[in-house]
Amino acid sequence: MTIDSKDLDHDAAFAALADPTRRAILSRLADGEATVNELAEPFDISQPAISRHLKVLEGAGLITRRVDGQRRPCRLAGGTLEELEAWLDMLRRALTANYNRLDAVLADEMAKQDLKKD
Amino acid sequence: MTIDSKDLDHDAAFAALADPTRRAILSRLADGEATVNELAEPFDISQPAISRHLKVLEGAGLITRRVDGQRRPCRLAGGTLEELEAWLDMLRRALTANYNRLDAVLADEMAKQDLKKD
DNA sequence: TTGTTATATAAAGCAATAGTTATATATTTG
DNA sequence: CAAATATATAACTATTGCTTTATATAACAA
Repeated sequence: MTIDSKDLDHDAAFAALADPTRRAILSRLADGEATVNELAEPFDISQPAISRHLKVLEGAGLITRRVDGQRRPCRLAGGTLEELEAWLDMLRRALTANYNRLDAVLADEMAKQDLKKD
Repeated sequence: MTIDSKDLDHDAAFAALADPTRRAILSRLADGEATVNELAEPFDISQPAISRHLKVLEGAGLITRRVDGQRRPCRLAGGTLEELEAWLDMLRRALTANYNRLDAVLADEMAKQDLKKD
């Protein structure tokens, strides 16, 4: 396998998060379930555009939709969110773990150069 | 102000993370500093393409570059990473905090419907 | 059943993005 | 100084993504 399927999920999820309208939708959903129209209301864009954004968010595993009569209430979804956080956390940990050593080396080199300058 | 400048940063950062090549570069950088050519080597794409990806990552605040002769060693950058994690964490917390209540309500309605069925 | 409401899909336009090749710039090395 | 190395920029193309309007579908209400 060339690309991990998890990685493809990350593709879709991060791409979904790259749009400010979609992040605003997620923020709104943090307060609880909302229907498509409720989600569309604060925005100046058309309802079909919102539907499309929701499809993207659902495809990315960031929300789920249930059926309630003619409504399709949306809610935040768990799994993907945790995976993304875990991935970012891996980077952050690596950063603090691997670069302190490097910083010391670089600082040392700087010091040597300063000495040479004299 | 209509849009928070933080939010624009998130735009750039999440968009940067949406590309698998760029995520692979970040993963590589988790092991420590690397030059442009070192970063380019594992990929089938051209060096200019890598330079462009690095520019995107730098613009997103995810890496920094220093000058070392003709090399431009890249390293992970902190701040943005933590902000993204914090944002995702906000969502995740809201999810567990606000939806348990809702789940109870929904489960309750389900139960009522089951009773009505009789 | 007819009108209305909630949402989805389709078609089309435009802007942004990632890739390419060719070339420029700066640094190192002989 | 000349050749080689490391990286950046430019110009161009192809693809993708967001938006819109128009229309379809499904549920509800009268």
